[in-house]
Amino acid sequence: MSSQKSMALPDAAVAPKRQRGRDRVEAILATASDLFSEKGFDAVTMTEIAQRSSTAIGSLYRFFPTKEVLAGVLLQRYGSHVTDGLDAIVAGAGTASARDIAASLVGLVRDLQTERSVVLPLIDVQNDGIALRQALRDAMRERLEKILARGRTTPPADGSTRAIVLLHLLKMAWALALAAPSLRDALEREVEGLIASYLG
Amino acid sequence: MSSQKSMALPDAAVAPKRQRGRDRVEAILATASDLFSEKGFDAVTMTEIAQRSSTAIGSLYRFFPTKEVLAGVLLQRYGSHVTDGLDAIVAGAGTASARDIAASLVGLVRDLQTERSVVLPLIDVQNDGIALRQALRDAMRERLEKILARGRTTPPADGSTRAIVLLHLLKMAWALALAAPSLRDALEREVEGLIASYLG
Amino acid sequence: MSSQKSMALPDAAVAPKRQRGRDRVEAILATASDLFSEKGFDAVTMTEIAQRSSTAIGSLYRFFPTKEVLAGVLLQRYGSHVTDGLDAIVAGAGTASARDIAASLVGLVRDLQTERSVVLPLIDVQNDGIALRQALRDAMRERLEKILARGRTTPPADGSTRAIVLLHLLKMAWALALAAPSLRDALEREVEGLIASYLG
Amino acid sequence: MSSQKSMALPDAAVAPKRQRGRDRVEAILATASDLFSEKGFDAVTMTEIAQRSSTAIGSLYRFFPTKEVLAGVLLQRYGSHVTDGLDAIVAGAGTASARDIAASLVGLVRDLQTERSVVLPLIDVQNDGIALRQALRDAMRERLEKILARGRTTPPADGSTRAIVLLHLLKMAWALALAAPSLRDALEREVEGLIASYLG
DNA sequence: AATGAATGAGCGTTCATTCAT
DNA sequence: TATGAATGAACGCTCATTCAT
Repeated sequence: MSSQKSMALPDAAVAPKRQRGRDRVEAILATASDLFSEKGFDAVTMTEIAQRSSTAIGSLYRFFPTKEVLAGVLLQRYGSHVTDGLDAIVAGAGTASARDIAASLVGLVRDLQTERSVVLPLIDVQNDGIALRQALRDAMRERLEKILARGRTTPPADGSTRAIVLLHLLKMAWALALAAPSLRDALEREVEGLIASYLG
Repeated sequence: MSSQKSMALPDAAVAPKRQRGRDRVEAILATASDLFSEKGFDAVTMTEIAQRSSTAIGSLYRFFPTKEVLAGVLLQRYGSHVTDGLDAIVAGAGTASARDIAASLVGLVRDLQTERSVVLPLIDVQNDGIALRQALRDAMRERLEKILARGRTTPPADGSTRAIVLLHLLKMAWALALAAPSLRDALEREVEGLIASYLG
Repeated sequence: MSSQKSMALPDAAVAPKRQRGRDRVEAILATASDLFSEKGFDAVTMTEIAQRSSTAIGSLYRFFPTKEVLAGVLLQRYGSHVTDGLDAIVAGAGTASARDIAASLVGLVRDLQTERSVVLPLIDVQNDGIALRQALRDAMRERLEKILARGRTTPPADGSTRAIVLLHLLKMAWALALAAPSLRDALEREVEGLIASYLG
Repeated sequence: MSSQKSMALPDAAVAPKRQRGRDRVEAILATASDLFSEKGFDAVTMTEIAQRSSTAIGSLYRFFPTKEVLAGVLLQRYGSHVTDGLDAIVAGAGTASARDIAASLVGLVRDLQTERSVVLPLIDVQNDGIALRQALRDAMRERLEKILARGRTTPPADGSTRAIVLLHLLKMAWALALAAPSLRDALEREVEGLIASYLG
């Protein structure tokens, strides 16, 4: 593969060294984030990303040598948004009610969307390479388990199963927020209640 | 598209008139169902469907003039599985407990999977044309609303919102059952509880 | 790689099942053979092969899923031309003079060119995969060693080194024949003499 | 091509006027020479040359407006290495034996390789423009003819044909030296003998 | 009616070269 | 002058769909 050409060039994003390039990169990331969020990883084309961000295809590839890498960078960049957000919720989980925690979780999802943190939609794209996705998934699961185990002396045996379900609930919250702008708030409230009851 | 040629010829599947053709069609549908279920609509190739069902590509297109139509036929054919299943649940909903209904819903999803009824994974493939998807979505929503409104004299104002959430919960059940064979049962139980609490 | 799509589809040439396809394949192989011979493997594009053989690019790829495979098929198809030719020369080598053998070798190269057997130009294209090239190289080396050892009871210690040189002489004969049509015959005679002296 | 812009600006390398620039140019030439020698003209990218010589791509193009020109400069610069070397051999050819001359020729090839004089690999890159290649080829041919004609009052009629073959033998010597480090010396000795016999 | 060959737009990606700071 | 960003034609390849036998 890429090693044929040059072992020295890592299959990683190239950092721009000038302001112009940094702007480009931001524009690309924002566009890609939106598109991935709208249509999913596979359905988005590099050409589309280039066009929507007014970037020449060659420039896009200068900074992001593959579509995979582009997704990886988004994951890397926004990964901490999720984990930090979850950490904060974990921190307050001891004293908070199920309702409060649910509100925080849904609020987190809403914030992620405002910040274009596409983590949730990209997290289980199946692509070879890059252990990042798994790492992020694990990191989220770990926090969610803690949230589920809050206040208990012994964590429940089915903690990991429940964390998976909870993760899916967060993805559901994301999807619902995107789908129907008019119903958005009502749906959000519903999911919040749902999550609260799951945490209870 | 195909409308370019002739408005008169509908983009619909051609019904085979002989036994041989009927078998072919069955094989194709079964294969397509499996593949769509495994990898999603977009990731499946017509060639792949042809090969896995030992059908010549030309024959495949004879019966199903586009990939869209193929999905549509699956939706149409298996749509009634879902609606019928939901109808049955609606019928018993008056006297059943939330737990029972939840069990029935999850059981329905499980059954759909064994019958290769790909309805859930295909229901929101975004493709132009074909109002079928919307119709099916509406049909499901309607039943789910009834389930949510069971036993009440006036249906709750937020019934439609709640039905959307419930529909997503069913999709979630489908996804979880596919994802982790080892955890399958445990996850199923979790979702069941979740749904029960949402119905309660 | 290709395994992502389907393990069942081997990365090998697909055999056409109809006459039309068989003709296509012949046309493609002939064109590819000419082009590889003229400009070398790397410099030839699949588009070029398609155009020169009046084949749609999709059709080209139907029969030859990669450029590599196309070269491989040529090697496979024409490989025996070389080895058979060399075998014949080996068979007569016991009684023949160095001059005669040289004449035969150069004649073989000429024949290969008339038959468009691109073996010589393709034999050391460096591509991952496909042990065919190595096998062919070994097969040729083996025959050439026998030719060099003809009439001797014990093969010379440097037989393999000399075989390499002899192989390069054959490649040289090929190149010279292509390069200068006007000098072709004279050059051929020269190389023949050169090879004869190397065999002496 | 570049001629599209301005006929006035020759497609020639720009000579740097400061020490820093001269060093840059040296680094570029050395790197390019190595790469061309390793992988051949076509397989080497300008970006690669820039990176391996720690030069910005823009700077590379400042000194060498096209890849062609870069090869041309190498040819020009190292052309004299070959011709001078051949001249020296021509000078001594009158009294030297075929063996000695062969040894000198092979020695010259070896020296060229240590000096990174990529002349031989680049000499018949087929690119439009630049008569330099032809000139160099002619210059070499001329010297080789003299070597072949040494000691004779009338040059043989087939002198030019033989010179072509001899030139190919030198290229062969170059290729063999690169190919198999372990066999290098043995192969060199073989070619030397071969050339000697061709000169005899 | 059944089959497999033909088609071509489009995809992800590369690379020589030019532009702007 | 030096640098790195910008450009876009071209490449190898895929795939939904149509054609011809």
